[in-house]
This record gives sequence, structure tokens and C-alpha cells, in this order.
Amino acid sequence: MSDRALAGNGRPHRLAAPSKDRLRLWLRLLRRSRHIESELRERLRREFDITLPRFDVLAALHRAAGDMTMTELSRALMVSNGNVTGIVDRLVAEKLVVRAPKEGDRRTTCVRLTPHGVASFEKMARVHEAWVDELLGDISPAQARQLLDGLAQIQAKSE
Amino acid sequence: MSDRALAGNGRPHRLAAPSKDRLRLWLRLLRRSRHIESELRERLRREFDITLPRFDVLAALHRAAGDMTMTELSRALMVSNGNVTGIVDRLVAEKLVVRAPKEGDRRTTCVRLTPHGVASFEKMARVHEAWVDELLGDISPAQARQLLDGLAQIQAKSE
DNA sequence: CAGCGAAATTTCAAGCTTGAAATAACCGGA
DNA sequence: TCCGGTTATTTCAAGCTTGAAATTTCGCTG
Repeated sequence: MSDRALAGNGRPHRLAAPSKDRLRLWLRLLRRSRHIESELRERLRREFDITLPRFDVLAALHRAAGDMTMTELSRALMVSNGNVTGIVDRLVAEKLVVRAPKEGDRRTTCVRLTPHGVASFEKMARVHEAWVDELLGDISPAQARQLLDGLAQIQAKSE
Repeated sequence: MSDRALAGNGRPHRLAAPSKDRLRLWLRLLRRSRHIESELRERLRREFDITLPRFDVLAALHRAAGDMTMTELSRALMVSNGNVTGIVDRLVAEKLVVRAPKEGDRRTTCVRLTPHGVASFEKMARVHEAWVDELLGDISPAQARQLLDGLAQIQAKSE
């Protein structure tokens, strides 16, 4: 919307300062993420009555195909430790996950999907994937790969 | 929408299912955004004692180079209406922006940077741009353009 | 001009998020 | 063993965020 005017959609333009280009790139990256994220959030709420953060936790657990510690979860989702505590609390209340002590380290608690959690997630995941596909539908496979590579380079150093 | 994913969208592909590629692309997009965003959030807080949402509002106002209505702000930042109300309240309390009635429409309120707000923002913006430049530093100018174009295609239809 | 649907904003409850502080457990070296 | 530093988690206050309801105003149409 507002960056469309700024970025000028494919018209040829004069050489700009690289830092300005990078700023524009960042703004567009942020804007696209927010759009897709809010679309997914709304659909998950409407169709499945679940919040995006909770879905994200279920997705991480499902992908891990086993236990994850609280810290692993918070790193996987890139959110703070205390944040995960609250979300897992609610998922436990909904009986989608369980906490379990970790063998050999009494500081650590593991989180695991319940059978009900697995079934619930898998049902949602199919639809979710279709949504993502739709929301990114204008991207060709070749372009997807190109973007994937380009994004991979961001932060090659910064972490 | 869901049959779209299953049908593979009619595009030729060689290696992986396109929908899986798109899902991976989305996950990476989200991850990169979150990383950069949280880095910027922390630096803004540490260096300037300001939150990211407040900075974003100031940036939108500065870019607009004049008044913005609450709705324009909420659309520019892609957040809800009620959200902007709270952030602007706090910025008003900090004397960085002012509210003003809109000529000819008593429903609408305009928001404008104060001189102090302008000066504050411009000081921060210089540093902010350098941070973004650093965080995206591994991207060459050519690659930035490529990414910019690629990202532009997402949502070409969906809005 | 009265009514009515639409638009702009605010308000509110619930939930998310962060960063910092508190707690508990681990681990290695003296 | 004891101690200090580290790690894993929870707790908490403050602020952000959403979606829905409420309020006010606008603009149109009869």
C-alpha cells in the first residue's frame, strides 16, 4: 500500500544508496509477513477457534516428532521463555499437550502432544498448508527457491 | 482454496511439491522478520528507551510528511484501530505527537508530529537505518532488488 | 428533514509478549 | 563437599494486540 508508492513496482530507477534499498527491503519484508500472519491468525480463529501462538506451538511439537523442552520451544518460535510458559499452560488446559519431567534433569520440563493434540493439529495443518499456498500463490516454484535462497543470506553473519 | 493446493496450481514443477516449497518459504520469511524485528526492538529500547510500536507510528507520520488520521495510521502499520488508539495516547503523553480535529469531519482525528517528535524521530531514524543496514548487510544491492521484486509478487492478487 | 446504513474512533476483555527478577537444579573446580 | 557460575523455568508488571461492542458523525435516499 504505502510502500507501493515508495518502491515503484518494477519500474527502472536510478542507482540508490544501498542502505536505502535495504531499508525498503526490510519494510516490505515486514509488511508481507504481517499481512500473511494476520490472515492466518484470523482464519485459524474463525475455522478452528485457536490462536496463532497456540497453533505455532503445536506445529513445532509436531515437527519435532517427540518431546521438546520449554527452551527448545522458545528458541524454535523465537519468542521469550516466559511467553511459552503461558501458551503451554493454556494448551495443557485444553488437553492438547502435556508436560512431563525430563529424565536426569529436574530443571527441565518436556512438552509433548497428546493423541488428541496430534489429531487436532493434523486436521488443522492440512488446511493451514492450503492457506499458505493460496497466500503465496503468485510465487512460482523457481521464484520461491530464489526467495528462499535470498532470505537465507540475511543473517548469514548476524548469528 | 484447499483444492488449489492439492491440484498443484497447474504450474510445472520438478523437484518438490510447490505447496511444500511455499510453506518453507513462509516459515523462513516469518523467521527472518521475527529475528530482525526483535533485534530492532531491543536496540530501540536500549538506546532510545522507546518501544517498536511507538517508533513505527512516528516513522509513519514522518514519512507522510503531514497529518494522518487514525485509520490511515492503522492501515499503514497493518494493525487494528483500537491498537493505534493506545499507542497514540502514549505518544501524546510523551509530547511526541498531537491530536487535532479534522476540518469538515467531526468523526475524524488527525495525528501530527510535534517539533519535538520530529527532532526525536530524525535522531533515531539515522541510527535505525544503520541498524537495518547492518542486519541485512549480507545482501548485495542486486540481491536486494531481486528480493524486493520477489516479495512484491506475493499478494499481487490477494489484495 | 428523518431515517438508516456506513464510517471513524474509542472502549474493553482476553490473550500475547517482553524483559527482569526469582527459584531451583546442574556442573565443575578448589 | 562446598561454592560459584550457568542453565531451565516460572512469575510478574507493563505494554501491545486483537476482535467486538458502543458512540458519534456522516451521507444518502425517500
